[in-house]
Order: sequence, then structure tokens, then C-alpha cells
Amino acid sequence: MVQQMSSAQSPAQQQPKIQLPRTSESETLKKIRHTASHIMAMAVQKLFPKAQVTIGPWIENGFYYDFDNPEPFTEKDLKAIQKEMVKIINRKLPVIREEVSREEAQRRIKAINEPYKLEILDDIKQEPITIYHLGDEWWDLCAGPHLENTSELSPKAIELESVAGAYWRGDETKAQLQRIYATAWESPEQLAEYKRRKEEALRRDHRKLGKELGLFVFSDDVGPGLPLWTPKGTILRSVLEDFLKQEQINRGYQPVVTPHISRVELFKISGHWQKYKDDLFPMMGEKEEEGFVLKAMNCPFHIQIYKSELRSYRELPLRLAEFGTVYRYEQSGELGGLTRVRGFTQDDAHLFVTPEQLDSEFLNVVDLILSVIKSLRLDQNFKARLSFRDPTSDKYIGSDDAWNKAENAIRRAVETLGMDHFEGIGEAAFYGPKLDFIVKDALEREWQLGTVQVDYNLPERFDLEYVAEDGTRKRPVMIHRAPFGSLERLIGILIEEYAGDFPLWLAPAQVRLLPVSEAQQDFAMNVATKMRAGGIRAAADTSNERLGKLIRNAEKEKIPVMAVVGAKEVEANSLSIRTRAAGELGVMPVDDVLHKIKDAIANHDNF
RNA sequence: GCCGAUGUAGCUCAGUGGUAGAGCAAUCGAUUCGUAAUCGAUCGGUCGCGAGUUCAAAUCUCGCCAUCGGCUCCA
Repeated sequence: MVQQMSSAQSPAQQQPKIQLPRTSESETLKKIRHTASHIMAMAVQKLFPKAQVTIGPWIENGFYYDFDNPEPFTEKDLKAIQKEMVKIINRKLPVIREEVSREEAQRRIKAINEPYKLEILDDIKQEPITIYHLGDEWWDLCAGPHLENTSELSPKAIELESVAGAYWRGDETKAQLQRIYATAWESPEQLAEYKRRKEEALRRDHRKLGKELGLFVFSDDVGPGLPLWTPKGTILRSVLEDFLKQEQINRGYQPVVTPHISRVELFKISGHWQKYKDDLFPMMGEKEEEGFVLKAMNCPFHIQIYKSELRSYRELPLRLAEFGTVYRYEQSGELGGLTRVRGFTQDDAHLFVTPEQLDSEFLNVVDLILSVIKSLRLDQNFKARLSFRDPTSDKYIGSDDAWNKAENAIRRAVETLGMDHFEGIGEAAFYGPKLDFIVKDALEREWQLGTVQVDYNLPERFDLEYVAEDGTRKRPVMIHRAPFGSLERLIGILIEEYAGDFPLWLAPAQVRLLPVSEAQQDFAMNVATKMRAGGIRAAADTSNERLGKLIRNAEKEKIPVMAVVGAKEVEANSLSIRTRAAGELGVMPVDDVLHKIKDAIANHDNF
């Protein structure tokens, strides 16, 4: 019971006692992890003489090392490897740095027959080549830095975590390697803190909370990656949709609705068919000319609406918006919760603009996205990425001139706004560059949420035009944008960001009326009805339980506001308010509570 | 799609070859209760699915499906 009570405390009351250093900022941790990864590789080769080593870098919470081994490693193997590592550490082997020439490095690698190392050596440009030895038994190419002796490691601060398949050089067509992930810290206390945080992250996992809070479900009979939204989850979706729809109407967007399927032809014109044929659900119909596909993108549909009339420059910017549900046949291994699904709803819009309008419209869109991020309290958890094409790749359509214009427009926008950003080369869409808004989930994995894309290419492919002021036909530019990205992914992220404690305006159930005994049930139900009439999501709990149980249930459902009704409250037409965030707030008149809640909802505040 | 792990009641989990279990939830009854669990009874399972081994399979083997951790992919 004590445990359960402490686990129900708010996150603010659970501040970690230990500060965990970040690898990227700690030389000591880098040394620990480089050295530990060498020890792991040595241990693996001792237990599995056929294993060949490849690369083994440090990562944020530890390190991994990729091996080519005839048999995949199992979790049992990990235990044996960890044991072997402890032995090596306890032997207090010196870690010796040696500088050798490229030729000498080649000679030594050939002598121990490690073909992957040879390839790695080819990639090292500078000389001399540095080698690190563990005693006189094992060595690896490594830039360092390292500890001076294995005994500087604390065996109880290292733990092998998992095995995974990984491809050599990250290339699907190359050899499949066995990757071992490990975590390593300065002290056992840091390891314990890391594990505590991992558990906390697991508690915030939207898949777990989504189930507990009854927001969405999956059904094997419906299929993987196809979430079903329960009444509570649907409230979340609707509130988010309504919020954005209102914002968009304020900003001159016009809602449209388009079908869920179209002829294959449509996606051939856009280029999606050629590019993403295998990522679409299989075509309906026998012959390709007559076939239909489920839509995976809304843009070609919105383009058809644009094309349905001769457009004048006076109509531009034309902003067509749709909460469009799309279906993509994602690889089975990629699916997960709400963050990667096969059917999802984009808060999509396409803006058709003149070239002159591009910069200001782009800025307007970024302004909308930033205001959405702020409203959702995601401002501490996002990065802006300029997603440009990889000039060495041929997977893009359109002219260099169009690409340069589009990329420059995005650069100008982030410079104008003075926005923090980083560049992702090769992250562009095939038809144009993007400005993406990236957030982290509870497990520190990064996901793209909002996106703005500048596109000179689809207008070309669909031969879009408008009549300019001088009477000539000109080509518009398109901006694709989705502030949420997808409702599914956004809600997954929000669940984790809030740990299931939604702000009042988003909470599926906002107020629960709790009668102390049966005598107050009618009063509670009447107040709930009155609140609902005022646009508040309120309900009375009339189950035959004691108050303590009713509160417990409401707390477990993470309902922000609980209103206790006893004989005294009925007498005074008042409510005893308890909030999840602040506990007991005392007794207030019913009408005051009603107004306060309404205000809080309207202002996206807490009660 | 690839590598590894997991799959027992609505939920969380126990059960390692010999008659499927617990707590919570649900239902019914008693209780009328003041800020995180009132008491009792009842209901609830093709042990993910399908084959095989065995006198006997939740348990061992194989195949498939789904989920989880990674890899690859991500309009």
C-alpha cells in the first residue's frame, strides 16, 4: 500500500537524487565506454573464437559493439559475456595506446584475419593510426580516449542489455551482424539511477498508459498498426482537431474532404507510385490501368481541387486543409504503438502560392506550428531540422534550380526567425525539402511531428497554373504542412509527455462528482448535468463504494478535478474540490466551481 | 523485411510433462460510509493459432500470427 501511494505521487515529487552525466559532455564516460566496449569485444572473442569484430562506439547511455558471428547471440550468451568481462576487468590489464603507420596497421589486421577492420582502416583518413591494447592479448583500432587500466572500471556499473541484428554499414544488402547493447557508468549508483529512469520511462510509455486509461486498442482481427479509438481516446482526437481547425480558420484555411481511395493513375502523376509502390496497400483491381489504391498522401487529391477551376492570382494563397486519413504498408518490424502505424490521420494542408508569396506564407506556417507546440506544452521537447536532399542520391525528382530555390526559402525562414535548428542531409521528401519538428518519446527515441515542405515539383508534374496580374499563366509553388504530423503519433507523444496527466482542456474526463453516500447521488448527478450543459466533461460516480474508493478510482483514471459531495455540500449548494495536481482545495459554491473550470478550459490553464 | 525475446481470465501475474490458479476488475448481495482499496458470494480461460512427439502437453519440437527491444525503411 505504501508503495502504491508513492507511485501515485506527481513527477515533481520524484526528483532524481543523482545527476547523470551525459556521455557527449563527459570525457570520463567516453573513456569508460570505449574501454568497456573493447573489453566486451575481447570477452566475446574469447568465448566465441569465430566472432569477428566490426565497430563499437559509445552512445548516450552506454555503448554497443557489432560482431559477425556464425550464430546469433542469445540472452544466455550475454550473461556469459558479462561474466567474462568481469574477469578481464579484475585482471587489471593496462590499456596501452600505440601509433602505427597505415601499412603496419594493415599488416597486423591481416595477421589476425579481421576483414571488417580492413574496411574500417580504409575509412580512417589521418595518420598515424592509433591502436589500443588490452594487456598484450587484444587490440583494436580506436581513436580513443581510453582509461589507463581495466581496473578503473567498476564491474557493477556495467550491464549488457540486449542483442539486436544490425547490418554492416547500416546497409540492408550487406551482412547481418549481431549487435550487443550495453550500459556503462562511473559507479554502481549511476547505473542504479539509469535503471530507475528507464523504469520511470516505461511507466510513461503511451502503450501502457493508453491501455490503462482506455484511450485506444488494437485488435489482431483488425490488423497490426491499425489503432481503434475508444470513446475516451476519441475525445482527445476531437479536442485536438477542433483546436487546430479553429486556428486554421483564423488563418484563412479552407477545409476540404477527399476520398480514401483513388485510381493508381493519380499517384503515377505525382510520382508516388513509382517511388512507394511497395509501401502502399496492394492495389484493388486486376489491371494497373483500372486499379485503385488506398491513399497514402493527401496532396494529389488537394491538387485536383486546385485544378478544378482556372485560378487567379487574386485567389492565392489558396489554403486547403483536411484531416486526411492515409494508409501506408509499413514494414512489420517497424510498427509500434501509436508512433508508427499503418493507418493514420494527418492534419494536412496544401498552400498554393505565388513565388512572391512563398517566404511570407512559409513564415506564417512556421508561426502556426510554433504556437501549436506551445499550446501543447511541447516547447521544451522539440528540435527543428532542415531536411535537405542528399546531392549524391538519385532518389529525388525535379531540377537543381527548383531544389535550390526551395532549400533557400527554408533557410531564409529559419534565419528570419532566428530559430535553433540543425541540418539533416538526405532527409528531404522526394519532391522537396522540409522543415521538420522532431520530438523525443519517453524512451528518448526521436519522432517527426510537425513538418513544412516547399514544393516546386508537384505543381510542375500536375501542370498547375494561375492567371497572373499581367494576364499570363504562371506556375504556383506548393507548401505542404502538418503541424501535428499525425494525430496518432501526436497523441502517443502527448501521453508520454504528460505521463497520462492531460491538461484540463484535453483530459477525456475533466470532472468527477463523488457523493459521500447514496443520499447525495441525485445532487451529484444534477451538478454533473449542469456542468455538461456548460461544456464541461463531467460525470458523477454513483457506484456503491466508500469515498476513499471513489477517489482512488478517479485518481487512477487521472481525472484532473474531483468534487466531493457530502451532506454539508448539498446543504450549502457547494462542492469540496480536490485536484489531482494540488490535492484538497476546500469547499466552494457550485457556480464558482463551474465558472472557474470553464475559464481554465478556455485558457488551457489548470483549475 | 532482418536478429533476439515474449504471448496463461478484461488487467497484472503464478504455474516446466500428470485434474488450469491468485489479486484486481465484472456481476449479485449486505453495508450508507468524508478525501487513494468495506465485507461476502458468484461469474470468468480454444493456456496466441496450427501441426508433431508422448499413455499424457500451458509445459517438449516445428511452422504461423501478434507484441516488445534493435537494424533497415519512413511521402
